[in-house]
Amino acid sequence: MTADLTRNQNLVMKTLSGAEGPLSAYTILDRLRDDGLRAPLQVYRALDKLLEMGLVHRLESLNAFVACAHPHCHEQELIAFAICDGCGKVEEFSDDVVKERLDGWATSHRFRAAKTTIEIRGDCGGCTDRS
Amino acid sequence: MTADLTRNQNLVMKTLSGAEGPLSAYTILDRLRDDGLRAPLQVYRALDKLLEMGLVHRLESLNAFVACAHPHCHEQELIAFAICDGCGKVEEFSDDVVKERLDGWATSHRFRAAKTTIEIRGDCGGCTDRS
DNA sequence: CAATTGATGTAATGTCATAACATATAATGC
DNA sequence: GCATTATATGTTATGACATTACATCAATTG
Ligand SMILES: [Zn+2]
Ligand SMILES: [Zn+2]
Ligand SMILES: [Zn+2]
Ligand SMILES: [Zn+2]
Repeated sequence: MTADLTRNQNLVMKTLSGAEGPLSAYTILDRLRDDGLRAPLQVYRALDKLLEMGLVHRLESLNAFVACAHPHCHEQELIAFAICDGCGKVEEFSDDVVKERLDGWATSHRFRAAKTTIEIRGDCGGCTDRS
Repeated sequence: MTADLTRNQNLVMKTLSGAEGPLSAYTILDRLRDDGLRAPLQVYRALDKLLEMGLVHRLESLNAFVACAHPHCHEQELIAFAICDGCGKVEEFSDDVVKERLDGWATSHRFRAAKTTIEIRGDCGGCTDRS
């Protein structure tokens, strides 16, 4: 797996894949100090490529990054995230009706959408139970 | 209008209302230097209150703030933003079907949503014409 | 009037991201 | 082979966004 990635891309990818939730670029950097990474740009450059490839998502409301949960079918676009503020876990899902509605709005307003962000912040069931 | 706001809140609100598009907190600060504001915190504190009151929205994908376009009905609606990367203009809209679908997902996954972000980045009709 | 609450002022710090420049490596075309 | 181009990398410095900590001031309240 991930055989076509460069060294730094591979390091960042493995860090995100092994993480329990989203990580900031600087947290990724800290976890890769022992592997020789020294500067933020090394992480950001790798993240840029991984984002292009669809292997990683950026969570705008968190300024953090997460490994894609469904790396196979990342072509359907319009991915939504449910982010638990309690435990930090992220659920990734998509909804064709939501996509249809937003596409419809864009079309009727002559807006050419390039990227759509949908992020739901709140508490997951487990965290609601515990609180 | 905005009679119940404090001095700093009023300054920030007027700056955002008079702006052609979203502004960062530091840009707001720069525009209020002559009014006596000196530190970022003065702006951020005002913004926090304005966000609470629903007079201002934060655009997560931009790290910027914009005056609410419909300050009357900012109640239970799910607000979406279309942000033009060309001219910076922001359109604010809501869609009950989108809200239903996301609420449905949350309910079926026992996720208690606190705040939902929907932001569409792209190009508006005018900018598409010009390019 | 003492106590509480909320707003303000200021300095310092923390967190996230990119610019600019140098070097290295790999593929491409002649 | 060898110049050309493209891509990846390493490093330093800087820019952009946001909060912590502490002090002060004014309005409210019991
Ligand atoms: Zn994904
Ligand atoms: Zn949780
Ligand atoms: Zn609004
Ligand atoms: Zn535009």
